[in-house]
Amino acid sequence: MSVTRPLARPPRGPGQTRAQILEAGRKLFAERGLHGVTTHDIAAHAGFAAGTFYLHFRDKTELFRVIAEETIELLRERLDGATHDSRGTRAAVRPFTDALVGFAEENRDLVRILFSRDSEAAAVEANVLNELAASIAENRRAQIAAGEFPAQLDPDVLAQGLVGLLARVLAWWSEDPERTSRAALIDTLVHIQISGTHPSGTHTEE
Amino acid sequence: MSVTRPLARPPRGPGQTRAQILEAGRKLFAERGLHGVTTHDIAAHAGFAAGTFYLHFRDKTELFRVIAEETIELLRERLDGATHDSRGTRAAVRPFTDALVGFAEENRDLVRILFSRDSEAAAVEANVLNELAASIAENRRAQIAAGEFPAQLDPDVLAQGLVGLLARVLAWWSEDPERTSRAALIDTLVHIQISGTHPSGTHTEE
Amino acid sequence: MSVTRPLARPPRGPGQTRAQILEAGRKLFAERGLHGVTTHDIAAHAGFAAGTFYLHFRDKTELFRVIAEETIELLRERLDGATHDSRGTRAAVRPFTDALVGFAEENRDLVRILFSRDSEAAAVEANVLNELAASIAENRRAQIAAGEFPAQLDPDVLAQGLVGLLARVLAWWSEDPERTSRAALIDTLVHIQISGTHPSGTHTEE
Amino acid sequence: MSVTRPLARPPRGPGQTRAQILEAGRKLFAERGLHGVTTHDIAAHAGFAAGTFYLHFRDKTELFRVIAEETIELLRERLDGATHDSRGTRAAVRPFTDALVGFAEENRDLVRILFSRDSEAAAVEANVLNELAASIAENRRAQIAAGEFPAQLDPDVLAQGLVGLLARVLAWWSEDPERTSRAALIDTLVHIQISGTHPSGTHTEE
DNA sequence: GATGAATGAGTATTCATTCAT
DNA sequence: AATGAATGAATACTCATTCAT
Repeated sequence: MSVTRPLARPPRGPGQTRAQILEAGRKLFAERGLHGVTTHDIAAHAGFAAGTFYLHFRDKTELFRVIAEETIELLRERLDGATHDSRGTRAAVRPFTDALVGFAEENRDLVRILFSRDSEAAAVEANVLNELAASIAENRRAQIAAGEFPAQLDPDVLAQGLVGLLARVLAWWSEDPERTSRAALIDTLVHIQISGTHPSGTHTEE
Repeated sequence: MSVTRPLARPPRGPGQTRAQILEAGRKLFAERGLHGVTTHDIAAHAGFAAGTFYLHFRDKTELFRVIAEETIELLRERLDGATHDSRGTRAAVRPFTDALVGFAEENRDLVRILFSRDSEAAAVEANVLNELAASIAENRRAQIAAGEFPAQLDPDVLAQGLVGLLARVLAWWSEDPERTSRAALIDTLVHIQISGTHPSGTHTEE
Repeated sequence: MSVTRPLARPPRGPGQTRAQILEAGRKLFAERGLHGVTTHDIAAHAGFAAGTFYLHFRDKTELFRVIAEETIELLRERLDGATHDSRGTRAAVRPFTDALVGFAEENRDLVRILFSRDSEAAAVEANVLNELAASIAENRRAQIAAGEFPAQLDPDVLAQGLVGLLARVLAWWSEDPERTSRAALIDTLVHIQISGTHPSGTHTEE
Repeated sequence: MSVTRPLARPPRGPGQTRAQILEAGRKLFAERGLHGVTTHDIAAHAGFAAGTFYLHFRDKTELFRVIAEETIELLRERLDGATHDSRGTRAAVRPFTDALVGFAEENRDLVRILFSRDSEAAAVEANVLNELAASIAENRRAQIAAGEFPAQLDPDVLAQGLVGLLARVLAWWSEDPERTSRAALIDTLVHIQISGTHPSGTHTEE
């Protein structure tokens, strides 16, 4: 008696449910943070009953962690791809920034999750920003050792600062990309990085 | 011999209880965020029973707001005092940074509360950082209008970036001030600000 | 061997839980009033855990309202059925009274809830008695206009009085139906209504 | 240095505090019922601190009981004074009703407290209405024994009904005395009592 | 796999009552 | 007598998590 009933519900297939829960999680966590969302919300938003959530994730925290890790990986690949042959050099600044902004543009929700300093979230994820900062600091240290960078500047401060700067600007921009043009955004970020954190930084970039 | 009353109460005096609750709030909010703390925790930490909390604050949110506002005010006074005669100029950078670091040094808990981007907290306070950014952006716009600053840089991006940078560095340093010396911290922050966000920034600061 | 689950659950069926909570609510509200009962009490009495209550009702007030409305509807149908063709006439008095007493007999708990003048309850329900009084007053007014009823009597006073009379008697009787026989109850109520509130009331009813 | 400070606060003298608390209690209980009022409210309304309440009354319930008992006594005296020489006779109906309405007129708050069927209140006070009903029922029984009243009518039903009628009408009228004139109110009540609950009741009252 | 009713520990909040001052 | 800060038991309501179907 029942006919194929093409419900609004997305397709069910292997991995589909998990994917839909992940999708709902990304959206809701970005909007309301780890706490502002219940597992019921997520399941319902994904089109499933409450219990289904637990068939795919141990708990809410695990979902968050998975999303965070996926995102970190995604970002890392993107950045590595953009700067593979010039890591840490001045020439890498623009491609790096470009990749970062591109990522933010395409993954607005993820940016908000990743760059939040939600106290809960922080406890859950081994913060991306810390990793990024560590890698930047390492580069600086190498440059200082090689005499390419003023030794009196603290590489960790520089790295934390840079990371804080990028995170806040991207989170701010992701909230409303109308706030400034992509080009102006990138130019400004590149300028700051070059002049502020690269040796003998001047405004003439290339 | 049996004591019905809980404990020898902490010292009484006018406003003591409120002050103790505020103190406990600052500490616990800094450690665990708005949600990570219960009103019971706060009251107990202050040495009082649960109900006492509500004699002094309408609810948890109000306590948070009061702490945030107090802190903002404290910081504002400090920064204003340090830069009264040179706001927005290059000469103001070092005193401004010095005051900021001094504040962070003396109020480690407050810095963590203030500079958190806790999604809950954000809903409560009109984030300090936004205010700071707005004031910085305004300065930049004035400089651009006066031809003292490259027009192709976006003042909002610059301001958001600066604020993100300072907040993250201070929060990072407040977690463990052993991470770098006060002097190196200030020098590095001054360098970045001067070269990155002031006209014709070079490394020769003074 | 140890049972984590609380108890063998009561019989399941569609709507069973809700029905059991309603049942418990009727009983407990009748006994102790809206405030004298906690949601825990109700859930426990129905054989469920505290949280289950909230799966079926928004809050205690909603349960009360639902019970009150159900009851009003039940009573209204009963009274309408009994007097359909003779509303407001003298001939309607006995069937009306009979239906009312029958209702009270079969729904002792509901009667106590409905006819309570609990200050809280009053805030919740648009009191049945007020409705009943309004409808009675309207009938009187029509009779007065038609010259069938002494104009010097106030229809609202009459209506409020009648309603107060019936409510109190039924509540009193419902507490313990042994207090008087059904027949004596009805005869007495009919007598009062006929003689007191109908034109040229005498003791010879039929 | 301090001068006589004629505060809005009422006079303090022996018995004054207690009297003021009683006064506040009458007003607030009438407005919001036993539960709707806190001891803080009452004390504050009377112009005292919270603790003072307990210097004069054991607890909230006792205050309520005292008010209820005072009121019952007041009413009893009034009714007795009005009908001293004609209790239970037809001639007593008008003076009785007149006294009752007079009491309601002068003590609107008390009427609302007394005639409420608040489930809490009922538990506290030995309801006045029950006493009144008992005394009325007794009269009826005497009349029946003397052959002055139709034996087939149940005296308790009559008494409960009468009491319910009077209570509801008075509570209704006390809420807003503009609803009907004093004269119409009394005439209507007298009519109902005479015709409905007195032997051979007709409309010719005197 | 999916369901969704049920669980029950957790938390904010209220308020009658006490007692040191 | 009066004060009013403090108490802490009581209670409504939420939500992560489980499990029989």
